[in-house]
Amino acid sequence: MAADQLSRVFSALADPIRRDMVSRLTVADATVNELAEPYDVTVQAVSKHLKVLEDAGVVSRTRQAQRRPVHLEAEVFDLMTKWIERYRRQAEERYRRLDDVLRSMPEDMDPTPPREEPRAPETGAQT
Amino acid sequence: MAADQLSRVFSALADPIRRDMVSRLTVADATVNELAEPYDVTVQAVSKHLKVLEDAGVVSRTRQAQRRPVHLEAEVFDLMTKWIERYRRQAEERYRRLDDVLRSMPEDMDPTPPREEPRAPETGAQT
DNA sequence: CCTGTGTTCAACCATTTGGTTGAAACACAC
DNA sequence: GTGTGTTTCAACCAAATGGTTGAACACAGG
Repeated sequence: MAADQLSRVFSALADPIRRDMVSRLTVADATVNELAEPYDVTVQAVSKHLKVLEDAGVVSRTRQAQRRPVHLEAEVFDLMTKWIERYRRQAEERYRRLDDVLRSMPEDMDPTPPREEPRAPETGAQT
Repeated sequence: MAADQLSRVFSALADPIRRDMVSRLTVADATVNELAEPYDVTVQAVSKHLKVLEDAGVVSRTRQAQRRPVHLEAEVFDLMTKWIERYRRQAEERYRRLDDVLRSMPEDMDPTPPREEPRAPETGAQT
């Protein structure tokens, strides 16, 4: 799908089974069979899920005899956190600016919606 | 289309266009047409993207005459951050513990990895 | 009323996804 | 070698996704 890693990571974590596998991998590395055990799907399906996680860089696999232990690569979390935090901070700052605007707005103002302005239309809508 | 919100949020942000729209919405609310302008897809496609973001709770829309301004709901970022940080912290702590284990492990040890019973009521030979 | 603007709905299409079964490949033990 | 356990490959399927076009809806302003 989307070529960039961030898209692949988000996409990989959009599946509850895959998120659960990640959560279990924070406790310990595990093999495909071990990972598959709790779920009501075939081992092949889990193998596919792991491929998705691996392609996204969320996990890596090493070889150990006939087993292929799956290991969590925690760094990708930073990638997501960076994206999220960046825009959250922007959004929060924007709300701060919006507060200022609202505070300085007279009550009897013309109700014409201020278009093009970086400001919420405010028809008594959401918080 | 997993039912839970976290899945929907991750899935919604797995698309580059949708992430870009979110990033632009941190600057200011915008209408569908405004949002569609930079992309090489039809307005209808953007409308669909917005529905995905709205169903995930990432944005909300109010009615304003015939326009439907799109507003970013920054709280969902917390949802993701919580999930991510939780497991990242677990993973980091695990690595710390693993270091201890490795330090105290004799060379001639059985190569079976020390596993800590993640959650499944395992019958396997796990420590 | 009619027209124009903004948005969504409906039908359709191609591709991807998440699952299945069955066979194959791999690494070891005997 | 033969077998046994672990993982993947291949083919297939149903459903979801992301896109299109065309029609419909909602409202503002002649």
